[in-house]
Amino acid sequence: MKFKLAISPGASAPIYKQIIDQVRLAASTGKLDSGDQLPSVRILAEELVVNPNTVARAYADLVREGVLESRHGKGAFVARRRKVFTKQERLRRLEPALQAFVNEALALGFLGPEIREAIESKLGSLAQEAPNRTEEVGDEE
Amino acid sequence: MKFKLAISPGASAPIYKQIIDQVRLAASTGKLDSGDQLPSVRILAEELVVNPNTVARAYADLVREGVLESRHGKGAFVARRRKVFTKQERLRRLEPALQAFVNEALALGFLGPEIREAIESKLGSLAQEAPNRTEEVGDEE
Amino acid sequence: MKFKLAISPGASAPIYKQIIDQVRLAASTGKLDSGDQLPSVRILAEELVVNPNTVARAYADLVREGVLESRHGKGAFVARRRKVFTKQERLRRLEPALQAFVNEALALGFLGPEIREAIESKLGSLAQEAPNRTEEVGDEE
Amino acid sequence: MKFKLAISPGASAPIYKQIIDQVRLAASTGKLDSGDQLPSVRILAEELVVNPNTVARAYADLVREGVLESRHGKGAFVARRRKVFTKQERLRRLEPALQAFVNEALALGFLGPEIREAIESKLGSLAQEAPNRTEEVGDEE
DNA sequence: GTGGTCTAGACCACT
DNA sequence: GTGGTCTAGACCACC
Repeated sequence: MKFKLAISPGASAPIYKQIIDQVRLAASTGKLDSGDQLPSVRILAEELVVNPNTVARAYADLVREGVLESRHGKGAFVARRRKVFTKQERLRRLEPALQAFVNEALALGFLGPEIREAIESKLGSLAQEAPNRTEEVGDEE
Repeated sequence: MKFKLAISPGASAPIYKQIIDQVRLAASTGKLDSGDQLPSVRILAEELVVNPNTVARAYADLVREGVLESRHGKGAFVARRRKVFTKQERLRRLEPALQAFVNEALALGFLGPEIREAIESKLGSLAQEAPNRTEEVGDEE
Repeated sequence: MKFKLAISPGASAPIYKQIIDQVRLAASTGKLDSGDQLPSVRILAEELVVNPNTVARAYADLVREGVLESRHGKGAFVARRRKVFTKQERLRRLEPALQAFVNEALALGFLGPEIREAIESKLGSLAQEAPNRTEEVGDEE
Repeated sequence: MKFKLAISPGASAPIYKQIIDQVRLAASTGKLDSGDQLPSVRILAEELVVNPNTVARAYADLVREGVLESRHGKGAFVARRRKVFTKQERLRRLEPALQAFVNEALALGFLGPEIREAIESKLGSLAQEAPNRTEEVGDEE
């Protein structure tokens, strides 16, 4: 297996969503390449110590989303990379998430410097985790 | 009424949360000032075409959070701003939104510097819209 | 089940508040430990002969307050203890109870020294019951 | 009028209860003596800027409780002092209020020293208010 | 099975 | 009139 999933059973995000996010992230940052095979539902469920239904649901969602392809009797594979957007298009698509995040931060009473601080802290923790988690890091700075 | 609430019944976020978020944001950005009265539970429920209990629940949550004060027989009012949660707790509550935003950004192929750039751009535009809050929100160093 | 809830349907305090107070007290005095599972909403509702919504509301409040964590599909659990509210906010929340107690004491003709004496006596008996809880807490902003 | 009531319209305690508590307190600490006349409902309502119904309800409760007597066409008067309890009896009667207060404090995460501190602060503020409040205004309807 | 959300309608407390 | 509490019963999301 090319990458390792880390789920937090106690987290607020549902497990199936954690799996989806991590697979999608790995696929879009190159940690997983087109055609790579994913562990089977049963195997991954065992590794993560979660219910197989939960993994199956995550895979199904990823297939519906176009990130994975499932080949009957073979397993689940990373789908061909989708088209790359222009920067402007990417920014446009990021906008709702950005607005939601900033709104939440403001509503919680955070101010500019604290927001930057939180972002840095999160980016920092990702940068730390990434190299240890895969041989191949597309990450830079 | 000083502001207008808009809910999307079909959205993924529950109605009561949509109300909470909008009131909280309005209160923390100055669209609503301390002491402002909110529409009564029944009135707002009628406007939004939802059950009064749903509005009441949202108001009750906002009272518990310290955003609103309710005066029995009088109505609900925006509370004086005060620090309710420890910084640690506010960070904890911001975490899901932060994670969601960064996930989305990375999934769209953004890297650290671009994420920072997007954040700065958003903070900058907010500072222009609400200059009265700028000494708190948009300040730089 | 590690502890027993008892509600008085005829009491002045609302049922959901009675539940909240008892769980909160049990959690803060060590009768319930971090990680302990609470009876399910439906089970507890049946035991107390109240509507499940009432129990659910109490649990939801306790989650918002940081006393419980709920894991979807699993149940409600006692959360790790953490500082949620600023000291200022905790004082604010204590004020009504403090005022009520002092009023009652003065109405019964107690004076300052006697009130202190009564408090000391009560604190002393608690220290004997739960000696493990007598030293923590800190402060924050 | 022998004493001055101070109500806080924004407080959590209902206004009628604030009136009750203060009159009861004044009567049991001697600020008001047996036979003293209280301001009429209308006058007091005007002074406190509250609804006359609210004052009337407070007076009615105090009469029911035995603290006041109402003489038709004359007004409300402080009733004869009720019997004095032994210290043990007074302590017994204080116990529920004491327990409730300490429980609330513990549930909010307060420890012994902080509880003492809160009590001292409250006693101190009462000591300050009391002497200034005894001046006699001597007007009557 | 678990908790989460919403509706409908009732009754109470406060002003 | 206002907000607060409770019941009954429905449907959904997660595991």
